[in-house]
Amino acid sequence: MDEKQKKRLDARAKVLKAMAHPSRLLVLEELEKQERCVCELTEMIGADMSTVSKHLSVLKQAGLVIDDKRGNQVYYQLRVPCILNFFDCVETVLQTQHREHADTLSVVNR
Amino acid sequence: MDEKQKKRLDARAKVLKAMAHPSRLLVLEELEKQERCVCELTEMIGADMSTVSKHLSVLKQAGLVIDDKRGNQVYYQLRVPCILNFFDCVETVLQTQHREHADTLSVVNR
DNA sequence: CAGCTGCTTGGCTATATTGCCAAGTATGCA
DNA sequence: TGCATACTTGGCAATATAGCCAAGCAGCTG
Repeated sequence: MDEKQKKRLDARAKVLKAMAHPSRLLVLEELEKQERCVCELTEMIGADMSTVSKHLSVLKQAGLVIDDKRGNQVYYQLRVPCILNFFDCVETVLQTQHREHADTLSVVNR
Repeated sequence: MDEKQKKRLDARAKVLKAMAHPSRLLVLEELEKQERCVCELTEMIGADMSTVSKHLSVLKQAGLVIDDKRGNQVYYQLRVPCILNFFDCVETVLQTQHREHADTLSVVNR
């Protein structure tokens, strides 16, 4: 693994890591529909606002969302909408998983 | 966030989490080209074989790869090839990120 | 200016992840 | 049977992540 490849993989892993949390996925899905302020997202997630703020900071650092302060509130929106197309594929993983495990069992029983 | 939604998001986050490591991304990319045994992947990654074995276990648990023991060796292959299509999008995030940061700066300077 | 709301940041603890070494298991071969 | 190779697992230390509370900051509003 050379230096250039390592950098590329690190960068990609960073984006995936930012996405890899249920609360942050919820944020991404909601922002796909429409922009939202922190207080709305906080209510949806049902955690402390400081926690949600930190999640949003992670998404922002990863380049997935942008924020926009309007008066008292901060609105977040998706920066790269294609992110969510991916989940059709993730869903494929999840939906076929059960069958595969069955296969594995049948292999064991052969 | 109701129970059903939480389960769905947890499941998706788990898959993303499994992908969110540079070594595991390298594995996924290599397996997209062809199946590989643990020793080959270990050499590519350049870590201890026990470390690589644990990475592979994570990918397997997430339903991303399957393993196949042949004699002395264990071959791994991708279970869901579409996973890697996603990276075109991740790449978009990464490539446009720099410009966005410049924008952010210009906002600050306004 | 005082106080409220919306948000971020610091600090902390609990928990999870990573990676190495050492030890264990399974297969192949002399 | 004994030894080598390929791999997995346990255990450990270092590091990272998550979530809460408390404190701070910025922008409204009285």
